[in-house]
Amino acid sequence: MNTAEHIINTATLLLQKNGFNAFSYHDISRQIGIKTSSIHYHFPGKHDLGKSIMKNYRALHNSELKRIDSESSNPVKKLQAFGELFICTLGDEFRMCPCGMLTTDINTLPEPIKEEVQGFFTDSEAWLASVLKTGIEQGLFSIESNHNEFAKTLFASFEGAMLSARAFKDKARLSKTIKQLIKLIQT
Amino acid sequence: MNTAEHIINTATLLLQKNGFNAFSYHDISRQIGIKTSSIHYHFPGKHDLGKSIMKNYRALHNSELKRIDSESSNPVKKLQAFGELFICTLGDEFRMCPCGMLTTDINTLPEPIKEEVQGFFTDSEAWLASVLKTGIEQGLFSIESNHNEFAKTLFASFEGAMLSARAFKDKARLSKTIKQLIKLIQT
DNA sequence: GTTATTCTACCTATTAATAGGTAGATAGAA
DNA sequence: TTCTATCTACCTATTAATAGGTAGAATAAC
Repeated sequence: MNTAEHIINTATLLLQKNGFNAFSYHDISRQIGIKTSSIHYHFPGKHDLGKSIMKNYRALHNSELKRIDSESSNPVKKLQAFGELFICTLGDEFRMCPCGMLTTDINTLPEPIKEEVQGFFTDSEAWLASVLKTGIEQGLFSIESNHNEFAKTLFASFEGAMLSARAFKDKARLSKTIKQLIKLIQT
Repeated sequence: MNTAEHIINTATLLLQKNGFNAFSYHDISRQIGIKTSSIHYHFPGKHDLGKSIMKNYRALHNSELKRIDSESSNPVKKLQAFGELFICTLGDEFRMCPCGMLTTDINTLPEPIKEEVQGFFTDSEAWLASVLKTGIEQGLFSIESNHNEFAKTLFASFEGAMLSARAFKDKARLSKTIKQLIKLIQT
């Protein structure tokens, strides 16, 4: 792993745990044994770093979605696997999704980061929408509203459940919500 | 309005817009024309201020729930009114719920604030649970899972939808999710 | 093949700005 | 007089960011 990657990984964790405005170059510097100026060499400003964090995380997330697609074609199992992704992200340290984290900070962020955050939303929503569509066609799901619209609701709910789990340091708050929502739309 | 209230109101808005670690005593001081030291007089530390913000907001929110109870006894209408509360909070400036905002910052906050944040969750969840219970008894709602558990899911989903609306500066993302979820549980 | 040059990846040292916080003076009200 | 609320005038710590320098690898010129 090269230094730039090391910085991104460390910063991603700090973002997930504390938020964008609650970690500093010094925090990263201390953790990986490198001076703050060296971080500036790789990422001139904190906003550059923020954008790189999101770009990287988004790519990782999308490759996970591809993996799920390759492992199963059952819409119900796909939704469960998607939920598992969230549970895995939360982990034992109650890490929030970087995308959700940056959304609260969105007013203090420049346009390039916003675009990346929105991109993360739309990527996931598009994937969920296609899973829902297939599920509806196969008679597995019953949703009165449009599948594209419901995909947004589903994603937002998962993000919210992550937040809730974080507030109580209670993983069940996430897993139960995922189970409930999947159950609710099943025929 | 006295100064302490003025400070709380100003700080609440700043918290809702930018997050706890993204506003300063100076920001408040500038907005209400008072020195930062005067804010320290009313709220010795930022954490004291944070706790007061949540206490105040929680009380306000609970009185809104009482108002809803007094205005209607129909569970569906109550849920809609609850949703309206969220839409109203979001407003035209896409203000996040202070509780959701502090949840992302939770790792950087002391215990007293955490308790207040969790209290906001449990207050709302308990209210939602009782509305759901009545609705189920009246045959208006159909939820396979326990109403207490589903109340948590509902609240988390609303918070998440708020986040999503904020990310896109799109109020419909919140209102549509509220509508969809209420519709989904109706018989 | 050797020399000259440029690039990479870090360093030390410092900056201007801002953070939260404190001590002590002061003016007015109870 | 004493209390309340505010002020002036600081302090210490931290922030993101920059300047300037260096060892060593890679590349180009001769």
